[in-house]
Amino acid sequence: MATRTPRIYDVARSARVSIATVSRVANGTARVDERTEARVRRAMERLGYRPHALARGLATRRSHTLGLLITDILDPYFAEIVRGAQERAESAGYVVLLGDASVHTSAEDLLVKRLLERRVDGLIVASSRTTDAYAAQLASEDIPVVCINGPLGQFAHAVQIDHRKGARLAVEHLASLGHTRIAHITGAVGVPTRQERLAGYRAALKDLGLSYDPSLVIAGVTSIADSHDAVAGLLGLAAAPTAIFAFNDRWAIGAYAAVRDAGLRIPADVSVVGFDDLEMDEWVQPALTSVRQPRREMGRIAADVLLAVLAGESASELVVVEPSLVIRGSTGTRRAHADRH
Amino acid sequence: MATRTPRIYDVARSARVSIATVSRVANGTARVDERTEARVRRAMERLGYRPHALARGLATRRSHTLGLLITDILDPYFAEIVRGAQERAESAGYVVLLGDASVHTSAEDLLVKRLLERRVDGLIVASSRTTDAYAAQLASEDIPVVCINGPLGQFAHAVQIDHRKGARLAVEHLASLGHTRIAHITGAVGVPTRQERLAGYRAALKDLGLSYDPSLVIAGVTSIADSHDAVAGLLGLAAAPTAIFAFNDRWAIGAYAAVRDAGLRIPADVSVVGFDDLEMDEWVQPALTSVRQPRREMGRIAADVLLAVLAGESASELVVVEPSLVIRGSTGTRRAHADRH
DNA sequence: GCCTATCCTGTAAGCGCTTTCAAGCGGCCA
DNA sequence: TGGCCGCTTGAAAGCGCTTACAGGATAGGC
Repeated sequence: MATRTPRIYDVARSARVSIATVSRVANGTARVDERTEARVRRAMERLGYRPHALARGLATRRSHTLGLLITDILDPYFAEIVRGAQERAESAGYVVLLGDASVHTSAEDLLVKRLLERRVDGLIVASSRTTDAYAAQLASEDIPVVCINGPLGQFAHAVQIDHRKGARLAVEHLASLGHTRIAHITGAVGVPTRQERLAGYRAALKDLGLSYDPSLVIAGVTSIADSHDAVAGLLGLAAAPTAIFAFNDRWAIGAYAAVRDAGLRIPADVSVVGFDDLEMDEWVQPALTSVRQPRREMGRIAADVLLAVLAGESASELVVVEPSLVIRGSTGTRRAHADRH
Repeated sequence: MATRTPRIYDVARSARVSIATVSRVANGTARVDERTEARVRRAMERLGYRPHALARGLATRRSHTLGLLITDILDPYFAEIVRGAQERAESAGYVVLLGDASVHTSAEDLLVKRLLERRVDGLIVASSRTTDAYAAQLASEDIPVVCINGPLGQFAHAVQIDHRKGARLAVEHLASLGHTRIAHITGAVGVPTRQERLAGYRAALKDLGLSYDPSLVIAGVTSIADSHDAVAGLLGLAAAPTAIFAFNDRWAIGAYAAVRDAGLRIPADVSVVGFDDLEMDEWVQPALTSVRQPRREMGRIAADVLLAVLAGESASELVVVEPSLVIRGSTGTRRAHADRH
């Protein structure tokens, strides 16, 4: 017999109670006589009852769904944020609906539209392309939004790593190894965290008494290949850098290739520091020194804040997370003859 | 004025029509006088109307949501499948709800329960832990299911890579380079594709006239570290292998470390072939030769099949996808003195 | 033995949408 | 002028659930 999946009505009839009572035991929202409850539970069991989340959501005006806006699930940086958010959400009975910007040819606002139609209860914005204007638009929606590593001061709630401090850790480490000409490959124009890391880089140089050389700062890099080209250019400079601090680990990998192409070695001739601490850092040769972001933790915190707001609790407006430096084989002391020209 | 987000009712009143008419223009399900339609569209625009997907789903009995069951979003293998499925789903106005088994401490069936409660219209099962019993349970649900690289013959619809052929490509490549003692690090016990690849490995050896040596086949590997240990053991053998075919690229990376630890070099002393063709393969040193799975394509096909079934069209029961070999620096000709003992 | 407080349970009104059904309205032909 | 037809539109009944609200028991107090 091909019986349809049972509804609350079927359970009610089978247990000889009203649907209201079934609802009450399913949700534990009110006292029910324990003998009745047992009967209902047996009926639910027997029929294999599964509450209809859509109907429930319609009635309660809560979808128990969180929207998560990312740039690219293939990028491990975002994948870990997703993981963290999912873990937290799941423990609260919520589900995460992913909005992956790279899936669409169209703009992100279509994505947001999709999520909002789905009636997500809250939104986590982790996209690295989040502009101020976009932020303003999002903030005007009437659901809580928390932003990860986005533009500062645009959202009611935000989770940020201390970018300046991260950059400082990298520069200080390189300086401690004797490097004085430290290049920086910045993030793509428009990525909000770019300015912060650049500021940290400059501040650290200044505090260390090192001069800031604009020709050692490369902007406009948007891919590994870009980074490769940029670093190739740097290495051809009369006053070439002996160390490179890359905006992220992927740019650092581009630098690896350029250094190899130039017939130089890491770290003997050039030291390289990345940002993010991806899994692959351990497997590249030499292993990559990198500023670690606790990405999973950040995803978890973001979900946490969102859930708190949804529960009507007050939540912190800004959570700042600490970076740390993971030192591996790509950084070493500057050798005297590293000044090749 | 803090007006709530508008409902279909608000649009109807604003356009001076009934909600039925609004519904008709929103969905294009019936003829509407073009002047009326223009009025309704203006009203929708003006109010910023967004149809309530939950209510719509309740009324139509279609959530326009696809469930996707994976083992771990941090694993690029799955991430690409997700991407492919999302791309296809999105183009059809569907949304993908991710069930990530690694998020839960509990069993996968809780995950499936969550997805089913959410009333997904169909399910893609890509989890590598899909056992036969589990498959049977899933198949008994009354929604269409398509399985990616799962146990054969258990699901109504399946997308498979030709594992045997993939393994054969790897072995033939190594043999063509002069290798005769080719080890195989198999997948974890319980992973359904494991047997297939092992069978392909054996068949290829046989066809090439090479003997099958059980001591060169390592089972029970479940992590990179495991693989490292296993390969370390192999290299200590009196008749050590000169080539290693790993179940996947991660195991191959474990092999890299073991080879280095043994003071040997890739590919001079030992050649290594992986399976999957992950992005990192290009960045490890030497770049890893690997059997490529078109993962994104597979995700896309799976979604495609599902959507076809949902549309009432007939869909193929089994789609077999072709592997290919991507030759990089980790494989080379066997040197005479590679017989070290 | 009557009245009130306490439990438990059922009735019914939505939540926001789709969809059937019927009705209104010109226009056409006879 | 009457009747029929096709086109457009509205009324209303759900979809499966939650949640006031009210009512029927039962128990306790006097």
